This record gives sequence, structure tokens and C-alpha cells, in this order.
Amino acid sequence: MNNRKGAHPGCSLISDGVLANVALFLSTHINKVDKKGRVSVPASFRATLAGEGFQGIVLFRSNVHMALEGFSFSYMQDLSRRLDDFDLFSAEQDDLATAVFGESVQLPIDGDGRVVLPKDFIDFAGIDEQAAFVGLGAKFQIWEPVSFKSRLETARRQVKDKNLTIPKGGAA
Amino acid sequence: MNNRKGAHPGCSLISDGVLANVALFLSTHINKVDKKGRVSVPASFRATLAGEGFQGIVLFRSNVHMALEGFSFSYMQDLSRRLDDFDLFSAEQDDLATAVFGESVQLPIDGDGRVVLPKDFIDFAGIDEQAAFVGLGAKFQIWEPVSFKSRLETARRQVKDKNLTIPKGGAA
DNA sequence: TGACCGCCCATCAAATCCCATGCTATCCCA
DNA sequence: TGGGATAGCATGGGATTTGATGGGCGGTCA
Repeated sequence: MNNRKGAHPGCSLISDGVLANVALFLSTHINKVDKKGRVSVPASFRATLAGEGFQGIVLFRSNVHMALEGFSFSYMQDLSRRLDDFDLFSAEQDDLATAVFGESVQLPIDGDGRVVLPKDFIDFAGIDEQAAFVGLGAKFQIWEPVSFKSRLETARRQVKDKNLTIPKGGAA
Repeated sequence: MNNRKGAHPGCSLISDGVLANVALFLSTHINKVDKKGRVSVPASFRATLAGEGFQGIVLFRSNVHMALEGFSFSYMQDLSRRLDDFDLFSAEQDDLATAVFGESVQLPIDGDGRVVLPKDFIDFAGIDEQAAFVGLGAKFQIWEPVSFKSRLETARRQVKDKNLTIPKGGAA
């Protein structure tokens, strides 16, 4: 129930209870896509989504990769808020908002924990028999497994070469 | 024993009893890995994790060693939050998230205080019959005991030769 | 009248729970 | 202060549940 290790010198703006269980999308799960286009959403992802109070996922095409971006509904709200902050200053952000919200689909999860990926999304991501659900913390992506493998290597290399680190925030 | 009374002068959000002490992972414990891939998480580590308010650990492959890095779940939440400071969809954010979250796994601790190490993680760390849980303060590592022994000697030598010290400073 | 969609059930393997057993560090009391 | 009593921890193995996957059945909408 409570929070991060108490390293926040200035304390937090976030109330304890809320922060408490920020569920995260973690790890990579590879599931099979059946003839009907159905895929099981990894159980842990479902749990994360359920924690967000929404039975379903929001998907749209990545602007960068041949992959799909997935969010919980509440994260979409967050996204919206962030975009609003920039709206005033940049047309690009407006484009982004249009692309993101206009192109996204909301998929219900069936009784067995599966979603049906729209055909054009499947094509876009080059998905065939299998789909890799990649947890990225607050969001996740869906990849064709082989593509993801090389993507992962790129990411690793980038992190290493550019010496990327997650900025030190409150707690260590 | 270790209360951190007064560590957060203005912080009323953190209740004394609970968050009270920033628990640390300390010491090295070597436990057996059974055929099912189960290992007991050292009791003291479990206590530390419990202080974080979560039953489970997050693991991923070390970028540097043939070992696994372990964190409390709340630590990952911290990372996620800090990652939010990056621009959404920026290459940096994406690379980091992919490398960190995409490769991590969240392992629940069973009723007997054990976790099941994924097979590929066991292989990565070269673990066979035993696993060494090495406390490193806010995080810990899991090693194949023999590998760790040489690692330990290297570390000792480095500290000595280079006269390494812990920088003075902030909270964590 | 097909293609598609939402729902239901069956199956198999893997993950999880439960209990039983030593072993050891700790406690309590004479 | 010796020594038995006790509780906590690590471990093994079996039982049970959950999760992923495949297939079937009716309804609906062009």
C-alpha cells in the first residue's frame, strides 16, 4: 500500500493511496494468433488493465515502428492531457493528436482474455502466426516476434552506446 | 533498529510505522534451485520487499554481468514515473523502455517464499543447482555462486586499487 | 447466404498452492 | 548456564488451478 522508498526530499504531490498500485506492463510475451485473428492478451497485462478499471485495450499504429502501440484507457486520458499542454504552441502536436486518437481502436477483451486484431493492424505490423506483447511500463507494444528481436537489439545498443539512463528522480 | 526519524522533515504523507525505514538488501545468501526452477528468496530480502508493499520481485538480465538484477516492484514504478519525463514516443524513451521493461519479468513469491526463475534467465546467468542472492542496497543480484566469487574478488580489488569511495550526498 | 462476430466449452501444459520434512537459530526456564 | 522446547526457514513433492489455444454454434449484417 504505500509508496516508493522515502527518498523524496520535497515529498510527493501524489497521495499515497493512488500511487500505491500503479500497475505496469512488464516483460515480453509471445502468443499465438489463430485463424480468426484472435490473440490472448497476456494474463499479467489483463491484470494491469483491470487495475485501470477498463476492460479492453486501445491500439494504434506506431509512428516509428512496424508495430502497434497499446494503452489502457486511463493512459489515453493522460496522453490527452499531455497533448493539450502543447496544443497551443505546436501544430505538430495537433497532428500527433489527430494521428493518435483518430487512428486508434478500442478492442474489447473476450471471456477468454483474447482480442481480435483488426486485419489492417495485423498487416501493418507484419504479424503472421505470432504476436509479441512487449511491456513498456505504462504502455505496451505488439510486434511480429522476429521484428521485435532486432528491435530489441537496436534498443539495447542505443542504450549502451548513447549511455542512456533513466534520469534520477525521487527514489533511487 | 533502523528508523529514519526525521529523514523527511516536511513529509506528512509517509506514515512513520510503515515506510519508516528504507529497507535494504544486504549480505549474500546461497539457496538451492530445485528441478522446478524454484528458489527461496532469502527471508531478509522478503522482509525488505514486504516493506515496499508488494509481494514479488522484478528481474532482468544485467547489462554488465552474467547475472540477474533484482528490484522491488515499487522500484520499477519509480523507473516508470521517471521515464514519463521523457517525451512520449521519443527515441530515447522508447529505447529505454524497451530495454528495461520489455526484458524484465515480474515474479510472484509463493506461499513458501519462493520464486520460479524463468529458464532463459537461469541459462543467462549460468545458474545450475544453486543461486546466490547478493544484496546491493536498493537492489540485488542473482548469481551462479562460483561466478560470483570471482566477481567479488574483482570488485574488492577495484575498490582497493582505485580507492573507490561512495559519494557524499543525497537521500538515496 | 456467406463472412464475421460474440460467446461457450474442451483440452493440455504450465504455473501456483498446499502440506510434510528436516535443520538451525532462538527462546525460556530451572 | 545448560539444555530442552519452539519457531522460522529452506526444501521436496504432489495436488490443484490458471492460462493459452483450438474448435463449435448461433446471430447479424451486408
